[in-house]
Amino acid sequence: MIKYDMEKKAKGRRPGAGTQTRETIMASARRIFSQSGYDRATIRAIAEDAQVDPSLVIQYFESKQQLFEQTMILPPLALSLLFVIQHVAQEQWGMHIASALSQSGIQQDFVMQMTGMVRVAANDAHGAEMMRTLHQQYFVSELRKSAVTQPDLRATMLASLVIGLLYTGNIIGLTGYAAADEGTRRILLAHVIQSILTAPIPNQ
Amino acid sequence: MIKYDMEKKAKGRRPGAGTQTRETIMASARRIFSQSGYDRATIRAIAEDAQVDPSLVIQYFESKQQLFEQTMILPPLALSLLFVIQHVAQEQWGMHIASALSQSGIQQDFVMQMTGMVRVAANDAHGAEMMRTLHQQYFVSELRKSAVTQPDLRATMLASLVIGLLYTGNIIGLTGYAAADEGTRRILLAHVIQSILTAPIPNQ
DNA sequence: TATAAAAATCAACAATCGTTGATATATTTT
DNA sequence: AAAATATATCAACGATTGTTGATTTTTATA
Repeated sequence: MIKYDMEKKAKGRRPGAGTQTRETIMASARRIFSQSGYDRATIRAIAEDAQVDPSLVIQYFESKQQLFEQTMILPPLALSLLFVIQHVAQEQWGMHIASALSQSGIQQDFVMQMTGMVRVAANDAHGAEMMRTLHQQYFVSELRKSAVTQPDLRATMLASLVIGLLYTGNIIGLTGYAAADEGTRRILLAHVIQSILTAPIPNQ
Repeated sequence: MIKYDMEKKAKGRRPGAGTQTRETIMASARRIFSQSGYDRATIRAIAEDAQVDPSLVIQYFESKQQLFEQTMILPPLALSLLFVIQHVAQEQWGMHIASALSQSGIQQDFVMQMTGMVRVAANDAHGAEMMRTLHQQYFVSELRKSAVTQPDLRATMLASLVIGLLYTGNIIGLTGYAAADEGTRRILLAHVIQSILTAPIPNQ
């Protein structure tokens, strides 16, 4: 099913140079998917955003599902829990992680795309599976390597807080968090994360 | 547009006694909406679940949107933040609230419906507005009546945690929280809620 | 029983969506 | 210039959805 015969090199006649169309479509797809979720993001809307014919989108990506999968892959989180936990004094874990999460200036795209994933996974089983994988990679497995007790529970609690903040702030539009000044915000967030990671849980 | 003439009492001929059909449909709608969100909950699926013709659903509720609005109204949360904060020692706020939230045995329906709302609001602006209203009623306005500092910020943080736990546990299916035994779970949750409500935030 | 009205069913419409096949345009090689 | 191939457009199909109007069935009253 190879469209172009690659076996005999440079024999046939070569077509036009590559275009940026694919990347344009992917950028539009990221936007629309993130804003509208999977169901309400129509291929027609994505195509219009990219100023392209809808059928061209399918020609490039085969199907809406594959477009989503190839487009909404998240870049690695610029935050290693394991690094913080192993290289920072325990009393400052919360502050370090809160600071890293607060640097959303650079992470604008990341936040947009992550919010989009939260939107999608709310209604799509495949998106939910992607979220589970991310959680396992960046939260659970890293916390397990550390000496923290109840790593699975704490990892899930941390993920819940982060996802919840994305949800309340960017999806349902609660203003309480964004309205506070960044310093105040970070201090409270640091305290909460600190208690998630280090609150004593007696053996039973 | 009154279908039956109520002015002259008992003159016309009265039809069949009331049926339970409306309630049956509403129960099915709650189930399907909660499981599938708004978009993927089709009227046909709801009608099939209620063993009823799809058009009958519209006959009762006019439209899918009105069916959703009349069906997915949440019962009041069995938890008054204000009561806890005013009648319980500050050191035990977290434990009391965590205990109230953990009594999910009775609240099965509530959790299901609330999870459904989280699903819907992720993609539907109208659902998001309903969530904002709930948050204002049960979290923000109650916390404002208390003496806690930064009530809006703390209310949003608390809502984020609760919503995040519903999301990770019931929507994307993370096991870390449910897998821990209830005692362990409640202890950590209590600590985290405690820090959300009482962590010191210095004036600036 | 006859009848009026509610309760429920049936068939179909109009809109939207993902997707497809045919066709046109553009670009590079021979 | 001609051929070959990539790039893009166009029109339309099939499926699904919310919704509607006509019609049938059921039930209580006169």
